[in-house]
Amino acid sequence: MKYNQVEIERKWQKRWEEEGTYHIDVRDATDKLYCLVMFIYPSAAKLHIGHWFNYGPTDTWARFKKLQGHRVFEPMGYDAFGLPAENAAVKTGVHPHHSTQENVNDIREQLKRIGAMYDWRYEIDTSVPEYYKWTQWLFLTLYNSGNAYRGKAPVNWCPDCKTVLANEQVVEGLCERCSSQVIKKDLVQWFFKITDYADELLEKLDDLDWPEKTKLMQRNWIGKSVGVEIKFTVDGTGDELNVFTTRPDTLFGVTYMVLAPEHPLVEKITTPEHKDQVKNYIEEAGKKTEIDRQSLEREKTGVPTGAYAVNPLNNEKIPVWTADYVLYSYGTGAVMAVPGHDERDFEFAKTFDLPIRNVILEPGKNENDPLEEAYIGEGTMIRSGKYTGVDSKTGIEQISDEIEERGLGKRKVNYRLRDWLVSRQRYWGAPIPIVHCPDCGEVPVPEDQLPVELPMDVDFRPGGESPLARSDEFVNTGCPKCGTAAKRDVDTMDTFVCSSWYYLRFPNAHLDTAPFDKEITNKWLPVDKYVGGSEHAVMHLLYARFITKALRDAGYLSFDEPFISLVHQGTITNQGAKMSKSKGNVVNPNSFVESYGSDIFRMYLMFMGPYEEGGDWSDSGIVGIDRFSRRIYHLVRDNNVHFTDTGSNGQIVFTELEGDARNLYRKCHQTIKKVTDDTGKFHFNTAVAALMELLNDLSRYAQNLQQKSDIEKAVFGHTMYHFIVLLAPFAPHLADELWEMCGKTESIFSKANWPVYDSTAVAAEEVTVVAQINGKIRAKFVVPAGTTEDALKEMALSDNNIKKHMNDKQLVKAIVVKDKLVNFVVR
RNA sequence: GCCCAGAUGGCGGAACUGGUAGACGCGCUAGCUUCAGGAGCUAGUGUCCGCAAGGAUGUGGGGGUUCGAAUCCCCCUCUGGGCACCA
Repeated sequence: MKYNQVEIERKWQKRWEEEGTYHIDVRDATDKLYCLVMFIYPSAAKLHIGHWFNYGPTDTWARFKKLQGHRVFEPMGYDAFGLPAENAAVKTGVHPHHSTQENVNDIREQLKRIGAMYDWRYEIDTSVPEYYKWTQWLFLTLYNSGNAYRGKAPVNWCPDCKTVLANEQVVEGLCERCSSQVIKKDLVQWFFKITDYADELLEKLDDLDWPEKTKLMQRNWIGKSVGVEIKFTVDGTGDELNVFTTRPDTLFGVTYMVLAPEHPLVEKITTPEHKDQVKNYIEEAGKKTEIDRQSLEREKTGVPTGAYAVNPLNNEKIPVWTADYVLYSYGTGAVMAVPGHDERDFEFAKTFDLPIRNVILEPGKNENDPLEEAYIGEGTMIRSGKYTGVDSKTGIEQISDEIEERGLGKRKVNYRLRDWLVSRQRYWGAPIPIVHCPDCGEVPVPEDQLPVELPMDVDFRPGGESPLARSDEFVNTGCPKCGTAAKRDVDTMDTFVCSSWYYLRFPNAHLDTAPFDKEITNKWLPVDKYVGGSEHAVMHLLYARFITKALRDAGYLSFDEPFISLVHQGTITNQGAKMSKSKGNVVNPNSFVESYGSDIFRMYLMFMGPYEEGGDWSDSGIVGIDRFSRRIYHLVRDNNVHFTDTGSNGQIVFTELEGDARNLYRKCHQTIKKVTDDTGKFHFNTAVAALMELLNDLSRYAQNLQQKSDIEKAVFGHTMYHFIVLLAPFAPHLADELWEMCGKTESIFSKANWPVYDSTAVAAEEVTVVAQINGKIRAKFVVPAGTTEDALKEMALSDNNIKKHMNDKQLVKAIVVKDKLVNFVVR
């Protein structure tokens, strides 16, 4: 028999499919383990290395768990709505539905060649009515529980194309297509109230087995800050100006105030002589898109309104400015400026020559030292009336108390997190199931009328606010409540909505009476292991957490968090750089899969480096894994008569073994331990290395196998048996082929075959101990493990090289560490 | 600018809780072998000196703690990733 990996894979993929080896019946959730990879966006580029690196190793982990006896559910599907398909359609004229389905069909075939344990009977596609019907149900559920509302929000608007642009379609403030200046335009859009869950989203992070990095990103994104909202009054008009600050201790250092240009009070309080200037400034600021603002130099801009506000604490009159460095969307949209102790205020004050007052004395500095830059740390309060001399930390509390007591404001918690804007002025998405009735207002489409189908014959080229608005047939409908003529909402949902609940759908992929069966879902979820790229660290993962909580509160789910344990795969680079079309360094997996097969390709990806760090691709490295597989195949083929199906230990007793047999047995069980530990932790690279070591020992042992005794042959067979099982998650096709070669008739994955190591055999029996003089190694000797410290010391002292180095020196100290070293400190 | 992670042979990378640096693989060198072929086997391979024994040196750079540092502390350089005026 000649080794042909590609043929082996074809054979086993066919067998597995015919026998339903990986079929899962979700009604039985005993020992359940839900292992999920982030589903795939079906782009025209198909499967790239990053996908393989996500799916291959995760499947290895899933197989490992299956071999340990878990009922593993590992589904796959398509995140099929989205902008790229729509853009391609605009360019090529091919309908997004057709291009998407075509891509899905190709990708499915490519995915099958990975040979993962996907149970294809649970495949989902977010762009088909059978799925998006329930995305719409989700919208309505949020709507009915008060978690969806309409509000104004700006969009990027291209006045020439007369269309809404995504951030990525705006390049340096200009429209990607026609290069005209993009402006902001306010539209009424739908939001989900994720901010209501800010606290829980923040607190529950502590309980999750997620990378710390990711949790930190979510914490920063939520951006909780504790402070005080303080009421300032406008001098003369008496208008109230609320500001939020985390530093009430700096109140005596306030020298001016700033309102965001969008703040409604700006117009009202501006004095006549400043009207023109302010009006112009607001207009300019309005022209700027968010992207525009980002690409601007950091030079601060702003204009005075002519109005003055009164500091409630010291009754000082301070000028009120408007400047775009203050954001309307955060806090109250207004700030009290403390240039002495805030970097941005400092910069602004310098630019416009506003007074800078030092009110927090930096430890070690003098009260009259000039401030070179804003001092944002803690210190002693100065120039602060009755608070002078108070420690700033204490001052925060005392001033907050005074503000609350005198009714000047109250303590408040602020979040950076904003509500989730889910409206998209796009065609290729799930329509928002709302009807706007002239009499009843906004009316949700009743559940029994779902799905609101996305019409196929729509002109989706740019022009106009939403493509669906151009379909009279779609727009015009009757009000579900009163029956009079009404209009459908013409926006579609953000695709993050589709992916915020798909993990709930998988176990119920084809259920047509509900989005999911409550009982099954509450048994199979949460997802036990979720694996995907860290680019989703915030948005997708935060939205999914929010949706889970919202559905829990609506009475559908009995758990709090969707993903108990999360792993991010690293990035595979090529020549040190991220693979990208523009760099021309993209490695196409297909050619490698075709010549080496899936097992070898995925094993090489795992061997390249730590999974969570990724690695640099090299064409030549894969031959090492190819050789490894070949050597395995030949070894088993030539020695299969010695295979002994000894489940665990069988008749072999470690303590009765000697010499090579004893060593091989020990190595076998050390490898079982290492591969079990490492695979469980996604440390695939070291697990594969351990398998290679074991194979090296096995090959050496096999060289004179014929001359060996029966028990020695049995140890070989025992080790070969375990080797095949340990190999199985890494090279499933090859392992099943070897398994069959050794006389097995059922797939290796049909039973819980994973071994438990023999704990009596894993400890090293001989260790190398080093002898050092002043920390430098001067001798080494191999001794039985556990040799006493005195014996080690004696041994070291009698070593010639050690004697030589001790020679005329004075022994000061001897440090002996059992099984490790002897170190003589001499002088 | 801020935050996070990292830097180990020619290359990818190992290294427990501070205790033999370089496992495993690629590449390279030599030998053997086969019906040259993307083959197989054996041995060697951090660098420098040496026939060898052995010695010196070595984990981005500089300092420190320690009997002993890739690992801990301080400073610096570089690389990758994330966030963008959050009051």
